[in-house]
Amino acid sequence: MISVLLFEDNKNLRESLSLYLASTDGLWLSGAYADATDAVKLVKKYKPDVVLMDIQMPHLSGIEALIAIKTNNKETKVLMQTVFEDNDKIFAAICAGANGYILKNPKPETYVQAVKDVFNGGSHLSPVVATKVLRMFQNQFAEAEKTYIQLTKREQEVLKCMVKGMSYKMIADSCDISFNTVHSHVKNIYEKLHVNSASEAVVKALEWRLV
Amino acid sequence: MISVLLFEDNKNLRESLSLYLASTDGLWLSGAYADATDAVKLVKKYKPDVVLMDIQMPHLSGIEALIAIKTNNKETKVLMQTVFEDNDKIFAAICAGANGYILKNPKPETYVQAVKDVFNGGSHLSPVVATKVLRMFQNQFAEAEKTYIQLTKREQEVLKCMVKGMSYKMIADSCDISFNTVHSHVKNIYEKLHVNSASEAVVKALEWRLV
DNA sequence: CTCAAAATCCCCAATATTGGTGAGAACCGA
DNA sequence: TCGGTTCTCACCAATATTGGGGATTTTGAG
Repeated sequence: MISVLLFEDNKNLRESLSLYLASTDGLWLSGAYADATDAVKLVKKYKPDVVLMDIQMPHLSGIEALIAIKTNNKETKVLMQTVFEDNDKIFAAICAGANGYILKNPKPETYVQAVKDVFNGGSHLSPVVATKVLRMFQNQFAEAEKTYIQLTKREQEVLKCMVKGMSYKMIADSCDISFNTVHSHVKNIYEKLHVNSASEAVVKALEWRLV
Repeated sequence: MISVLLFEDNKNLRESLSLYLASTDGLWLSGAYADATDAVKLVKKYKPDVVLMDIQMPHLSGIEALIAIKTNNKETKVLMQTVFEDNDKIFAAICAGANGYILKNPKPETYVQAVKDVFNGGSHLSPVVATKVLRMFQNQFAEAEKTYIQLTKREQEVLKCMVKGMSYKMIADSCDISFNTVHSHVKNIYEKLHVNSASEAVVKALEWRLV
């Protein structure tokens, strides 16, 4: 049973959505509110699994409510919904830790699927939103045409340890291999990344998301 | 009618998926191949609306095929599918312009929905993948809850050099100070960041945007 | 099976880093 | 002017890293 708390200022949508969610098997609607001002209090009271939050709200905006909820109750999943496809809002919501972002949709099944997705630890993005996110992503990172680098499993493991700042000895211990083997892997990693120090390797690992 | 071209080396999955896609209303399967080597040629020949591409392929990897297709045929939608959830592969695929990324799924409806989403100009991400993408996004842009660390100007300068992978000697040269002074600054930096190696300092510098 | 890649381990030697202590000069705000 | 911080430099010693050779075993795909 997934408990849901709904914030939506549009009376019509709030009521019809409430009706639909409440009557869906596997969902339990803890409450539906037109104002997010008391969102944190309500979350504390009902401890919902998923909060469905409209971005446009009269007093406290959905983003502000999201931040407030995440600050006080990090594990509560928050699913943002909106009619607008505003890049700024999407960006803000993601940075604030939203677990999903859906556009208001005529098909109520979409809401249910999204709620289930985030409840199960995933994230749900509407296709349009996903496109925008991917585009933002590309704009940010695609400039450097990073050659695709193929590290072996062990090499990735070792590199991961290096990112954590571990020494050869600690890595050997952690991976349950000898010091000399770590040495070998490191040498191979350096060759593949075209670097010659741990710091450089770590930077490339982070930049290129190799770990 | 959405025409689909499938690349999947696993015979079983390829055939069952072919059957399902071909028998779905609104979809037309142009072809199904076990090898992406001729992907560009095949795309040119069939002009599919959507290419469903497995990441793991024998000769030409899915990522390489994706890049090749996008280079020659920018408007063709490419939907990546994989069993792995590797960050680097997801990252590479997105940067190469993938229109969607789905994990291999027991439910064939998922494939159809994804194909429709990307055909309609959206993007489709599996919940697990969406989570990873959002997390990468947050790591990049969101304010880390950094304890406020006050590095002096010189320390910042030295740390910057360290992020570039420079050695003490090179830093001394670059900052026009002696090797020993660099050493002093490094020691102070380590104390302030509570680390004891260059790698760790570099990671914190990047995470906390100290440079 | 066979072959190549991956993973494992070893040796040696040159450098680099780290940690400790100490100390003079320069700068800046009270 | 006083005191604190920053910046500068030095010396010593213990460790760690890097780069160069190997070599053997395991694994996995064809």
